[in-house]
Amino acid sequence: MELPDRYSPNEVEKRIYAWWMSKGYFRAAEKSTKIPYSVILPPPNVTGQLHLGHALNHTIQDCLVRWKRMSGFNVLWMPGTDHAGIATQSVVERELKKEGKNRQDLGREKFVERTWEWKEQYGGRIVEQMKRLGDSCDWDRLTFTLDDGPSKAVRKVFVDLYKKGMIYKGLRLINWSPQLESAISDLEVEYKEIKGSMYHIKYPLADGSGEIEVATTRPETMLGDTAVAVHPEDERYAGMIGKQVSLPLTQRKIPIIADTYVDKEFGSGVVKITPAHDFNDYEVGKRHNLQMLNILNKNGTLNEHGGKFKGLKVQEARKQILVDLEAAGFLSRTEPHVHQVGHCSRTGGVAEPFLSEQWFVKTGPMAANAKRVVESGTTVFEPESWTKTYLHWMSIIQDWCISRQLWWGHRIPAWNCTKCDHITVSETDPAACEKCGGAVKQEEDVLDTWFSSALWPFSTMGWPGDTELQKTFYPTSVLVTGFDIIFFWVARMIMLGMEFKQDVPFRTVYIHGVIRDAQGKKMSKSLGNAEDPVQLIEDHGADALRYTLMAQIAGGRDLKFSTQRLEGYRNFMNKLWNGTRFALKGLSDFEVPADGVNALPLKSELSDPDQWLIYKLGLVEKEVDDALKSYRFSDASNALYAFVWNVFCDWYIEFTKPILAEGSTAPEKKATQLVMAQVLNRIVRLMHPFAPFITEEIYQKLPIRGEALIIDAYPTPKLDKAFLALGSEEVALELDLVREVITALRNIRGENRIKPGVKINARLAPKEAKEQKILGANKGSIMTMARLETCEVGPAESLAKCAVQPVMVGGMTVDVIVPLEGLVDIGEEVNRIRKTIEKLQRDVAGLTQRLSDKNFVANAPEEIVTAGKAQLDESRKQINTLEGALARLM
RNA sequence: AGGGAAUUAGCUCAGUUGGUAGAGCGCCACCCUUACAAGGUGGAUGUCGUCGGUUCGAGCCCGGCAUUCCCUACCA
Repeated sequence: MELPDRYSPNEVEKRIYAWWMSKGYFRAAEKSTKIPYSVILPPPNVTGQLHLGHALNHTIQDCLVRWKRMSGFNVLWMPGTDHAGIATQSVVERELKKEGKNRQDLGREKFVERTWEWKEQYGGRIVEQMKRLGDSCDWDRLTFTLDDGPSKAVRKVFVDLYKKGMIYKGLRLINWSPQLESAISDLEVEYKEIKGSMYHIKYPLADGSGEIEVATTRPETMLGDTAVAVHPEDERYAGMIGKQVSLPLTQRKIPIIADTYVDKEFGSGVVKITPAHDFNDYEVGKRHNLQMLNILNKNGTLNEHGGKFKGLKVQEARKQILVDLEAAGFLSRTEPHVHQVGHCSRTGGVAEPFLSEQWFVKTGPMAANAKRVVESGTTVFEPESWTKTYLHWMSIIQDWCISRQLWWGHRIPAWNCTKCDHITVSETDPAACEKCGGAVKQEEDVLDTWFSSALWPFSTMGWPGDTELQKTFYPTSVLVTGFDIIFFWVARMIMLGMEFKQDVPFRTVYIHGVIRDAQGKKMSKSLGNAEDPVQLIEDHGADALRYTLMAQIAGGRDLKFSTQRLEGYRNFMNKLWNGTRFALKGLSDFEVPADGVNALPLKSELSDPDQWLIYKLGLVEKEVDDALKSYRFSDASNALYAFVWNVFCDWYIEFTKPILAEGSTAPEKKATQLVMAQVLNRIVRLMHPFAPFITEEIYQKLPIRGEALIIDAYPTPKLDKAFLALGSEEVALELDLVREVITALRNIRGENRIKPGVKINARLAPKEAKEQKILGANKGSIMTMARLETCEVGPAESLAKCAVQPVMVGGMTVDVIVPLEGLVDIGEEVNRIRKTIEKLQRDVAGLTQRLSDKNFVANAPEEIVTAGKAQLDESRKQINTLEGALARLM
């Protein structure tokens, strides 16, 4: 079968993917005798576009899933998308803005309707992009976080936790985004360094006996001050504790209190306390029962407590207040100050600590469980180093603020009575207050998006129903994710999984790094350095992109993306393609054996290259098997790269060219054809998880194949035992000697500028009968591959002028000799031999030193010492030979 | 401030149990040798950040230092 000489991924990938889908190969069986293997896809935002981070994350999962599917597991890769409360709501609000409207104009119901419409129209985009990458998810089970199933789970969990007293509503200081007019979680606050000022303000004592100086970066918060604090042991202020201070501008009287929170050494040792707008002050306020004076509106403007500054935004109020303080002589000095300011990670605006009524999940008891299962190894982190980070975070975890003042999301299933103050929390919408029967009104807030995500491992499997799916696939096998959401997501899934399923959600958490650009900068739209994976797939193919990513994943470290590297792996795909193309030519008259993949040649019929190739195949199968089992993706893909390119294409194909040439009647032809067909078959099977498309395409053209590669068996040393037994380490070593001899001849040619067209004569001088025999058996290959006119195997003769290169492999030695009469400029060869001698002399010097060290000889393992001695011996002999050759040349 | 990681060829990085360093890209030379120029053959390049320790032997183990990065927490 003829194939084009360039592989063009585009058409192939789309066709193959559609075919896989039509055959239902991605489907998981609810019940099966096979061992289950399950992975839940971290659901991307419906608003999202596939970026390289997804590509990395998904490629890892798809590789694992395909590997396990081929290894005979019943595989479920559960796909889904996330409603992404803030992100999605923002997108729709932006659309409305273009129409000159806002969400309030539409009202809640219409707005949510409109958002659903948006989701239906655009929410499938990222799913289509995932398919381009080759994701073999069980698409029939694609779930959206707002679907009925997950929504029921959300309600059930909320109600249960509420009834257990683990969800409560309370007035708390939380992080607030004035842009969103919503609470955000602590984890959604990003601290940025801001160059601001430190303002020193004089607070006069109320009794007129003096003044006290405070320092602040946020002077406007003085409107919410309800105390001034000093350290209890600070002698400077001992007499003032208990007195009152008259707050500048408003003359409000507030007390001076003592609290150890204050650092005597810092600044003036006096701190203004604003419990409603600072987390530390909030704690102080609670300890001292201070009034919590909230000076802000939801939109970040000052409220009625702002007095004359009411209605101003924080920044404007700050300016005004400073002007007034200055004018009134309260501002003693201002100095530049760099400090960290919390920003809303969603909008980029400044986040404000804000006192408000919110819903919380009590995390203490669940966190204890979630710590325990990781400490005991029920769930393990890979790489292991993340365990520490996880445990540390779990030990300082705060209660989780789960309410958001948004419209898009799971509305909190709590109803406030209009008559009494009872809250009815229920899985189904209640008609009336469960206590007094009065009319009820549902909470306006929705739940944090991560609340539904935390239930994802079981809510996607039909929970709270008692489904087969859960029995088969929960706990899942592995979760693959970036470290940035260990706390947002991983920890919460473990907590809620333990609480509601009494079991961990996954056995292993595989944490990968993030993708950076070639310079090591984080990729982001705003930096303009984000590569679009879909475009990369269009240009170079999904297989090349996947391979580029896999080849660089090592130990959870970040990886740098470069198109140069991508092109390299694109070339590799082409290499595989062409290698196959050529191999198939040699198999045109191959008689496909009836027992297909189990057909074995007789060992006695195998050539040295055959046995060498099969031996190397065994090594790569073991390496890939080991590497995949321990998530060493780069090791696996690099081993395959080297095998395909350097072993199969560079040598085996070259060795077998004469045998498989058109019209060849070589006696070993049949055996070689069978080996070629079997190895090709195994190459694509081994490579399939890394490069699924091209391998399936090739597989379908192979003489030995099954129905589909995606469901064929994954080769392992165990599975391939009978075939691999045909390989031989000893023969492999012998063939390595042959390869080295060929390389030496090529080296002599190259260094001496012998034109490729010129055929040369060579004499190969073996050390012993063993080498003699090997060279004799492979003389034909040597002559072809080194382009020799004549080749004599026998003892070195004293030829007048010749190039000499000793070759050593596994204790075997051959001197490669090429007479140079009339061929070249002798000077080149003199230099070449001198360089070789120098290198050997360095070796000899090093070895001599070591071997003369009594301690080394006494302590080093015997095999190291004997090997060293043999090496020394051999190197000395070679120096002799070379010096002889050199003398004749001079 | 605390915790973690990194430092190996010009660039990007491998190097799993300690035995005198590897890949890809780039570079140099030669080559359209009928699978592949997205290719072939050959070649050059490293006191493995630094100082010390353990050891017969250290890129690898231990400690100090330097530089860089990340995470967590932040003093008004």
